Amino acid sequence: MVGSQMAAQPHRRSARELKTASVPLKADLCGRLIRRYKRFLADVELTSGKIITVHCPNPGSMRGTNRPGSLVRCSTSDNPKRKLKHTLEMIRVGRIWVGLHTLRANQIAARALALGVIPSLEGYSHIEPEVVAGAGSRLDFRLTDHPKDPRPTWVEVKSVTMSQGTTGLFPDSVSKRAKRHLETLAQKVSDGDRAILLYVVQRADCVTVKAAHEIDPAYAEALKNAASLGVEIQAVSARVRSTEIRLEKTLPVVV
DNA sequence: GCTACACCGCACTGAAACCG
DNA sequence: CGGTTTCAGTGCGGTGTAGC
Repeated sequence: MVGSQMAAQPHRRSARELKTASVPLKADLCGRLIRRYKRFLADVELTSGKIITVHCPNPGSMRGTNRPGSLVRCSTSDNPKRKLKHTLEMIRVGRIWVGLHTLRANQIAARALALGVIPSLEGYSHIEPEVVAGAGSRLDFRLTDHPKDPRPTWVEVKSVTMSQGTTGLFPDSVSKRAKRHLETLAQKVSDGDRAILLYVVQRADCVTVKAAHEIDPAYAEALKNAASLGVEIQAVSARVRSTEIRLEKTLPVVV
């Protein structure tokens, strides 16, 4: 089965180019990854030879990207409250940069929603981030005030960094939370709302997205179930550069 | 002694709560 | 009302504990 947007045309696989949406970035500190440890920490050897500890903003296992020796780029924060001045933003995998910062996926999604560049999500004039969606659960966006669709639309963004060939895979480790989000989205559909799971693939070498069944079969099952209940499963890919993350195209999701 | 499970700290963000 | 503080959230990995 293919994501609901594509369900009517399962043979159509070509990605669709999007109008421009980008998030500026200043990842001007270059180096090589020595190791990533303790979930939030990574040691990086700068080109000068100096070794620094940087904040790693990706809480996942970073499977497939957590390779010591790989080129990395970091941004610099002037927040005096931070213990670590630098943030690991991206890692070189093959010929592309892969965005590691999970928050950037939400930022690019927010920009895309605001600009209306994702065809199935344009037309909403009211966008709220981080909206409480029932008991102990928050979803990334709620869209309302659509000229033709009176339903509130809930959007949960997932950052995809792992791939196999040209297929983006999510999650990169067992994720109860991601599964719970799917269940929350399905609940919203049964309440009469519209619900979207939006994968933001922070690498430009993917042409499709699917659940990482081998890593988290329960999540893959929940995804299938959510899609069958009417949750729309969508994906966009972004090209990651040292100066910006730019949305490029929509991708089909294999459910 | 071994395995399985529970708990906690890690650094940061952003929303919520609080206070003047 | 604006500024400040608190807290939930994020999952890995190390440590502690219980049970066999």
